Amino acid sequence: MWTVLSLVNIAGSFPQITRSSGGPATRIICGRIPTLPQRPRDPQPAPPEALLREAETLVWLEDYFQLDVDLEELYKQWSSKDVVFAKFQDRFKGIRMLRQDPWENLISFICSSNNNISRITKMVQNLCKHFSPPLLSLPDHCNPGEVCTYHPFPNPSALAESTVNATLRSLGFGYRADYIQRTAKMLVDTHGLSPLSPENREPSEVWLDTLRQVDTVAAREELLKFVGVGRKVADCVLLMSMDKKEVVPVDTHVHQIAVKHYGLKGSSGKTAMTPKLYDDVNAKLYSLWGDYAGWAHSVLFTADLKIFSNYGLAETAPTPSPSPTKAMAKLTLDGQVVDSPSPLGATPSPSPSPRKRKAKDSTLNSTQSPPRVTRRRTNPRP
DNA sequence: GAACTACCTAGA
DNA sequence: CTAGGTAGTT
Repeated sequence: MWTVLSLVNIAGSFPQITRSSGGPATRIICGRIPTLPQRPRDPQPAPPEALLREAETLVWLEDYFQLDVDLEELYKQWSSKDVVFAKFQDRFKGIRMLRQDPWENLISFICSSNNNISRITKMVQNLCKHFSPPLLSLPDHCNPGEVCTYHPFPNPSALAESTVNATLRSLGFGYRADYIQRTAKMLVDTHGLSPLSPENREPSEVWLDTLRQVDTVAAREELLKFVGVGRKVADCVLLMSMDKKEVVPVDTHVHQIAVKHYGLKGSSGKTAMTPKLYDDVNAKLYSLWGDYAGWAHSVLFTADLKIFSNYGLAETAPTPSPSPTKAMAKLTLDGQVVDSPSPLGATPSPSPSPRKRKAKDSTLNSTQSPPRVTRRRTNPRP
């Protein structure tokens, strides 16, 4: 348990802790998590309250890592239907989708457009640091002797104020500053900012959670109404926060994968990601992997990342590229989660968007534990 | 509709 | 010039 907790923490080992310690780029994890390590029994029986907290923590972890999903079985199915996947399955085991907070994930992915992972990570950290009060400080495991202060992810109302735009600009958010402020304002205007839920969440956040109970097409239509949210960003949120496991966000990586391994047209050069191409890539991958296509895509997405180019390959000679350890350290910096010895880590995806409102869908059919840091998630999966 | 183009910024 | 796109115009 403790091992897992600190792992979760490392995922968000930034000066802030986001409610789900994620953000774009955090979606996978390693295969050992399913078997939660047994914590040695304390010599003296733990007080009831401590046991309760531990039980709560376990519930949270099972939800966040979606441990009810039998990943090994899925790998078998994907491998039987797709020889390409079969080829990667052993090197990239245990990659599973995280169930991230909708509001936090939405804003994080708005930051992702036309951007790179390391900058996105810094932007999200800044968002927490500048728009949300510190929650607690803990020893920084990355820098012994230092202390790390954590901030939760800000509420919608904190980002809805008109002054936020300029502030974000000054923080280097570029044109995304406007998208974030306007999207936050849209939510607050539509769903209000009070009363707060028991978990200290605003009504608009809770409303976003309810999209988990809405079908994919309808939920996507809602997400596309926000500024800065196109097809790709919407699909990422659907897959990583709305339980829409069949959705395959098509970004540059995914497109390249489709071209390289699945014979999709896409001239070697930089092909513009048109809505048509998005749908083609999407349809192809969905037909290949089926109902959990979104989960399968993240495995190949991970395999496609540069830092993993040599991952899992015979550690023979002095490998010029990063060793698994280095690769994972890098990943951690990027806000991704990885377990030690055996693999993993991965992340989400970019691409074009059909005109807003169209919403047509030709596509698939498609802390450390002591001090509890993250705010509790509310609605469990249906 | 399909096809351009502008958009912030940090890093190679 | 690219990196985990989107909005606005032709």
